[in-house]
Amino acid sequence: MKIAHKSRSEMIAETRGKLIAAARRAFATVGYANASMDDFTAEAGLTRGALYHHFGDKKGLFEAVVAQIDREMSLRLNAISAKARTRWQGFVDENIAYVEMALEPEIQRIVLRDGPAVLGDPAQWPNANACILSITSNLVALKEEGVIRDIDPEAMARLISGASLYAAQWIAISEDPGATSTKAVKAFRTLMEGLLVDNKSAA
Amino acid sequence: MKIAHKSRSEMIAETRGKLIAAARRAFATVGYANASMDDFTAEAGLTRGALYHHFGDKKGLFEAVVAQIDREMSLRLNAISAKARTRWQGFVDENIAYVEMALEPEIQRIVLRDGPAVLGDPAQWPNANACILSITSNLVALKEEGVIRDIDPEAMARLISGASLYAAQWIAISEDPGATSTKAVKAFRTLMEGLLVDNKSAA
DNA sequence: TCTTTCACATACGCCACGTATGTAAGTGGC
DNA sequence: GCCACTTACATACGTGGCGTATGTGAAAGA
Repeated sequence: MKIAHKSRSEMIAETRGKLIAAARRAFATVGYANASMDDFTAEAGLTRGALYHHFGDKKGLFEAVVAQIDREMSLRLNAISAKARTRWQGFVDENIAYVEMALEPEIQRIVLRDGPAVLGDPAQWPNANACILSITSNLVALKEEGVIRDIDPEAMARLISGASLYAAQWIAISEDPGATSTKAVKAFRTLMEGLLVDNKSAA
Repeated sequence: MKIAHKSRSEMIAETRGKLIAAARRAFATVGYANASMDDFTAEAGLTRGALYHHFGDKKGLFEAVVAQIDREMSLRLNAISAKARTRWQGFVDENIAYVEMALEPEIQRIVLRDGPAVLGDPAQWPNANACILSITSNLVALKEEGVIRDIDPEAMARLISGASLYAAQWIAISEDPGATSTKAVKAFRTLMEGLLVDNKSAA
C-alpha cells in the first residue's frame, strides 16, 4: 500500500480480473467448448496453473464470468427501473430493457446459450433468481396496489421473463433487428397490459 | 425382401437407428459433452467408424437425435390440438401440453439445454420454426375470427412459446412439480386470456 | 532472518475426437 | 457367373485439451 508496486491482495485481484476478462472474450467469441484454456490464459500473460489455483477448473472460471456479466446486467436493469415515474412503467421498462440486453452477442452466447448447458438450469443460478425476484416483487406490489389482476406473482414472473428472453433471441437472429424489436416490444406491451385490472387497450 | 436376412437398405436403416437410440440415451443421461462416442457406439454394437460414415461427426448425430425428438413432439402436440372443441381451446391446450412435455428429463436435457449450446439458437432449427408456425397460424386464425386482439401473430407466438418454455423449466426444477405445474398453468391461462377481446376473467 | 505460506508455473498422463486407411460385403455390367 | 467398383463399416494413429502432481520464487509472519 505504501510502496509503488501493488500489495499482494491487489496483485491477486488483478490476476483474477485478467483471467476473467480473457476468458470472457474467448467464451463470447468461440464459445465455452471451443475456448482453449492454454490459449486464453496465455493471452492474459499467465498459464493454466493460475486458473486452476483461483477457480478450480474451467467450469469454475466460467461461473465467475457469468457472475460478472450478471452483476452488470442487474445494475443496468436497476438503473432503468429507478428512472420510471410509476411502478407499472418501471416494471414494463425493465422487462423491455432485458429484452434488449439479450440482443448483445456476449450475453446471448455466454449467459443464454452456453450457460444452461454448462451450469445447468438458469433458474437455479443466484442471479437468475435475483432477476426473477425483482420481477416478482414488482408484481406483488402492483397486485397490492390493485393495478394488476389476482395472479401468482412468482409464476407470472417466470412466464414474463421467459417471454422476454425468447423475444430477445428472436430479435437477435432476425435480419432486421430494428423492425423486429419494434414488433416484439409492441407485442410484449400487449401481453403485459392483459394483466391490468383496468385494461383500456382493448380495441 | 424375399430372403430371411434383411436387404441392404434395411440394414443401413437399422444401423442408423441403433446409433441414434444409443446416442439418445447417452445424451439424455450424461449430456452431450460427457457422452463418449466410443462408449455409446460400443453399446450399440458398433464403432465410431459407423458414426462418422453416417453422420459426419458427433454434432451430426446429435442433430439427428434432436430431429427425432422434435418429430415426436410435433406429433404429440398435433394430436392434442386436434382433440379440442374450439380453436381457442386447442390453442391453449397445445401450449400447456408443450409446457408439460418440457418437464421430461430427456427433452429438458437434449432439446432445451444442450441443443442451443451445440446447434445454436433453437429458433433457427427446422422444427422450432414448425412449432412457432403452428402457434402463429393459430393466432392468425383467432385474430380473423375476432377472438383475440390486434397483435402481430409471429411476435406473440414467440413470446408465448418463450413463456411456455420457461414455465416448463421452472416446474422441472421445483421441489413439488405437481403444485408448481398447477400454478404455472393457471398463470399461463391468465396471460393468454389477456389476449381475448372479450375478457371476462377480470376480477 | 528464518520459516511458512501462497501464487503461480511446469511437466506429465489420460481421454476423446477426428482422420486416414483397411476390409469385407454388396451391386451392376457383360 | 465373374469382375470392377462402390459401400458400410472397423482399425490404427495422431493431436489437442483437460486435470493433477510437483516445483519455485516471492511475500507475510515471528
